[in-house]
Amino acid sequence: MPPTHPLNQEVSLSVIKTACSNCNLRELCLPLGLSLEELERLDDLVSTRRRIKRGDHLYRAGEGFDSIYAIRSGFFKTDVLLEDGRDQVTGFQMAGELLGLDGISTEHHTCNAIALEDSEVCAIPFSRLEVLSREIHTLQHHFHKVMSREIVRDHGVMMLLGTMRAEERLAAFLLNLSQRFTSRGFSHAEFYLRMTREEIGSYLGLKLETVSRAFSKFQEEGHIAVQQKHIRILNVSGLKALMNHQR
Amino acid sequence: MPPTHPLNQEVSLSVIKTACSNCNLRELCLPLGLSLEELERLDDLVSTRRRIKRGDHLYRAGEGFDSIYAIRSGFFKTDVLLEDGRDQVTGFQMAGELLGLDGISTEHHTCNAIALEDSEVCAIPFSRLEVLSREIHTLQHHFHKVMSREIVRDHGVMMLLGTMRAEERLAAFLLNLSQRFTSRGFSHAEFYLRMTREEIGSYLGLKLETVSRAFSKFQEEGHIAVQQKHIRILNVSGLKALMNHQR
DNA sequence: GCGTTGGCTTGATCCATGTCAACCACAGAA
DNA sequence: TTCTGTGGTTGACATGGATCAAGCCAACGC
Repeated sequence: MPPTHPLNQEVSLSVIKTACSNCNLRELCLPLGLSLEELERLDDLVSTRRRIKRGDHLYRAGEGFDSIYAIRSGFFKTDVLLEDGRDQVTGFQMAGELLGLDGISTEHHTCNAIALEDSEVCAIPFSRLEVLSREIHTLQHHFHKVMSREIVRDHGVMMLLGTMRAEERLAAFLLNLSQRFTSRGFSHAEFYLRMTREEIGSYLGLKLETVSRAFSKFQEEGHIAVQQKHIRILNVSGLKALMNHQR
Repeated sequence: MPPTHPLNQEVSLSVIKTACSNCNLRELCLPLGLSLEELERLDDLVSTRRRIKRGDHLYRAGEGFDSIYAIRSGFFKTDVLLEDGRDQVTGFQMAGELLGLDGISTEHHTCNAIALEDSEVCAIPFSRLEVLSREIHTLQHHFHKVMSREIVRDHGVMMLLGTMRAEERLAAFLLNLSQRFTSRGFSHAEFYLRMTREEIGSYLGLKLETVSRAFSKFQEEGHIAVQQKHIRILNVSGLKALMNHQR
């Protein structure tokens, strides 16, 4: 690298930090097995970053859609509102995951995306992603896989909501979180929940009291240790076994 | 058209009948606003048809994935099986809709697709669809919209399973079916259900007895007339009103 | 320190839906 | 025609989770 003026160097560093090619989430997010030249073109596409404060919306249902978002850091929930005021959390998203795929279909977002902690996302203009994915085949295929994975995930949630009882649902939820934290290099056994009991309940189709009781029961039975939002998983196979207590 | 030998003519007719360009479902399915030349290329892609008998599988969970399927005629359900034997119907699909999108993610199907009546589908080899959609932009965009629509639809089902009570679920289900029949040119008010009460229940997260009771209640209240699988909707707004009876 | 607030826990009670069981209706086979 | 099987309906009863209500805990501002 040629010597640079200190200020220039700082600017160039910050640019590097923003780039996909240098992002430690690149395996979870869009790019995968690209050539250097292709990575550069991707960096160019994903150049806009946005910071979202805890509690703020990344987008709202009804707003026009033009970008999908890759979460660089932080934690989000998405929820859908019915006219009568009822709402349901449709998912929790963490670093390395994508947000906004629902907006492609109508060109309007169909749910709200809300940060559960201070977060940072990369905006990916969708029409430009389509252009680029025509040229980079692996990008195209990877994107199709990501969309398909979302459909499969939703089927899993439908299964959970349609056939599982309260404790099974919570066990499945905890195991899923644990697995996702693990694949991001965090502890699989110890983590902080970013969402309230009410949000968990909404996601699982339960009332917050039921969620709370299930947490207490799991603790009594020695499967987990709960202290507010701090969770330690003591017995993974115990939790897995719980998932077969069908009615 | 040049004069042909009778046998040739018959062959040529059957080819025409198979083609996308001549399929009366073309607005619902993949192609949309394509040039003649583009339509021909699509016809070439979607050349394999398969007949599936009532009760037979189009594909099974775990099988390798290589094609998605456009339903040309008939009616399907998809379901997911848990190891412990529980299963859940994840959707009902009718003519003009696509099947198999879940398989893209892992290159294996993740659910079973079963014909609820004698049906006919067009197989669309996925890798060739990807090639063609790189070249035909409207095809690419339409396909992305279709996948996204599937995600939005699943969110709707999650909402239904997570926040609605039994009668609301069934009302939503009937209204959805009615709307889909309508958009295919069938009566919005009168149709035959292709699935059993048990399958409806599985889809809605209810037991078949609950579904049956809800049908009876709707009939008592004059919203519908039920005779086995034959349904007449007498009062659409009544059903819609039912959907706001939250707890 | 103290009070306030939001989130969490726990208990008592209720009710929607599941469960179990009997019976009915239609379709297809004999 | 009767027989048989599958799917549908209906009733009586059981129960998981919702609801209502009280109190607890930790964080934060004063």
